[in-house]
Amino acid sequence: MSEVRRSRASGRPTLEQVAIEANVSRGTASRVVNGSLEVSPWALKAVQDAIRKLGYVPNQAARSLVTRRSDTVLLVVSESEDRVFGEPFFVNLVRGLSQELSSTPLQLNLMMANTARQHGKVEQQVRNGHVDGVILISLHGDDPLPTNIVAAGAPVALNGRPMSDIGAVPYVDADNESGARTAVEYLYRQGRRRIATITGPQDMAAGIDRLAGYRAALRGKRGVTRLVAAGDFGQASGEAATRELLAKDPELDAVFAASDLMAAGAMKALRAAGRRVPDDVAVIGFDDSDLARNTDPMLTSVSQPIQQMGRELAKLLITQLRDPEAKLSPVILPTELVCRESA
Amino acid sequence: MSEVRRSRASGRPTLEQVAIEANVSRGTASRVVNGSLEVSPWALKAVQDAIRKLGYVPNQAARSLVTRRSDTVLLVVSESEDRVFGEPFFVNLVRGLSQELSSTPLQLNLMMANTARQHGKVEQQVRNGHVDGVILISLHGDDPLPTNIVAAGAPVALNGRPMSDIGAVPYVDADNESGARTAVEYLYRQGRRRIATITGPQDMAAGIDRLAGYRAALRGKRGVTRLVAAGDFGQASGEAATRELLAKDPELDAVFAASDLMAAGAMKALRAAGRRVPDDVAVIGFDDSDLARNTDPMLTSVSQPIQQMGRELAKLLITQLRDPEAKLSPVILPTELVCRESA
DNA sequence: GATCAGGATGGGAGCGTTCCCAAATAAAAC
DNA sequence: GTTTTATTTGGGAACGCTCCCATCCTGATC
Repeated sequence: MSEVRRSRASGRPTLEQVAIEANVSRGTASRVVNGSLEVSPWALKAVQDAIRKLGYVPNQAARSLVTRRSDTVLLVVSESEDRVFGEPFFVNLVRGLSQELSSTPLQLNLMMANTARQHGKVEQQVRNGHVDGVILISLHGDDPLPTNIVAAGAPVALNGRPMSDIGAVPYVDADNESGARTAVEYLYRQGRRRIATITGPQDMAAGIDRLAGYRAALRGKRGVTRLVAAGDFGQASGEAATRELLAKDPELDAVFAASDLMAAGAMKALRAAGRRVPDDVAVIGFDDSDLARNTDPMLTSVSQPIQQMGRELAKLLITQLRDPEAKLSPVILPTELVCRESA
Repeated sequence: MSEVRRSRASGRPTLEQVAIEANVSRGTASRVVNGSLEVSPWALKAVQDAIRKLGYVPNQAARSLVTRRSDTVLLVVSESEDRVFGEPFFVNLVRGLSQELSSTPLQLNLMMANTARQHGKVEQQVRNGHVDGVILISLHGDDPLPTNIVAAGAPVALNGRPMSDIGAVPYVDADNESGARTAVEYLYRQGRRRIATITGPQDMAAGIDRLAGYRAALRGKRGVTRLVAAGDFGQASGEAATRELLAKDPELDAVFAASDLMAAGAMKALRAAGRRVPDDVAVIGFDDSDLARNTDPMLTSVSQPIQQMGRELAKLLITQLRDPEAKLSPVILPTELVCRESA
């Protein structure tokens, strides 16, 4: 008696059963579930009660079969360069994404895709309607993936400015240039006059922009010695670049590294060369990663609002999902110089 | 002519269209798609050609509607304690998971769930058939979530030994005790005789087991001074604990910290107290995180095979998915002492 | 009192699969 | 030549939902 009839073995109640329990039609029950307004208050309550009583949960598969939406967003991590992002990066980004997505019915799907075969899988997921939109992080060079996904019919949001300007694909990025500029200006204001920089790879927007920031900061300043050495964001490259810089100018009194890892490498090389940080040479990094709080002296670094980047990424996608015609522009988020002991 | 008739606006071909193109029935086409053997070679080829020609991709929604499977695994990150895992942890674990999953039709769904409300959402996803299985990482205390999920009808795999032994839920963990034991034995063999440890939180299995390893290593050894101070895996707690230890025994010559972060804190405190590492005091950490390679001196640490843990986690779930009755036992993976400069 | 408008409702028609059973065919056994 | 058995095949019937159209009220308007 108290036991409600259920279809099949699966204990899950269907919309039909809810409708019966509430003494309305399937149609009306559906309207309630989907928040349609054209339902009498009386029916509304009856259905809501029935839903609660039976513990009804809509079947997503049946729903997407007819709506042709999946309510799923795919997060693709294209991480062939292992250490491109400083460490808390991934977790924080995902945290921001989740936050923003949690107020929507959207699910987050995760995929690591380095190989071309896996890239194909991404497109396939778009084509078979398994995902409604795609978020790409850590793309390198000018990957054709974003364009392909758009062609397959799903909106895309990118993390990090792509190298070649892909028309309609919006992205989120930190203001790398301004972050670097602020850091270098800070060094200048501290009275440093032989300011070197260790660059990131020059085939990545972040690498390019941070170098541009360094140049912009010193533009027009007289009496400043400029020194540039190439790095690849990795610690070893920072160490090597620093040795190179010291050879070129033993008197240098400041180093701005385009990543914390390289800054850590720089400090190690400086110490090996008998320089004290920050007394002889000031060092500033970029990323404000965990690492920055764990070097000795603690590293002054440029911080990016990673979690907020995640949120903006989600917003960008949601907007496109709501209005496929929406024209979106890139979102550039401000960076901040976090002063610690190294400069 | 060359243009195939398509249903509706959506350009996606259906199984029906494939069948027509191949001159077979829908049933036969389905059998081919699902790799059934009872298909004549002739029909097999015709269907395969048709699939290729039309670019057919199965509609996952329709499929799960009837099979009642979603081919989706949910990864729940229950991360209220922010820094429980050192950073490469998350990425590496996910990498291992993806590797293992990539040979199956399983998708990976990601969810951050700290609040009870979000935990409810996990259960809901299980109940509405949106996910077939759940992987939980970073659970604290004796969360009822795993049990609830099992009750909701989906298999679960846990990362890290749960505090209260939950009957049928298998887990993957590193051999924390043996890792700690190895580290402390190493210190002993180096001639250290006043060996301290900084513990992790004692309401987490990892914290308890690592302390047990410390104790086991020194059991029965005579002439060794034992010193225990409590920490919480965080850097600050390592620093504080070290000061405390130095006060208790200014002569201590070794510290085994249950996390790299605490080890880094310890080194800072030791340096502040005028001790040299490793000359005066040897330090060993646990996790072999990025940090370990970036301290000065570089930290000797116990490494866990995180990526493999991810793979085992996936295997555990896949096995249960294949055979719901399967009785699985925990998987304990070996740890390894990575010797660097600090000990 | 008849007509009309508009909101609320009921239920049929799919959505694209898989599952299953019956039918057809081919091969083997008697 | 006939019966039995194995192998392939075809297509109806769900799966649980949303969409849409026809119907039914209720009350206002002429």
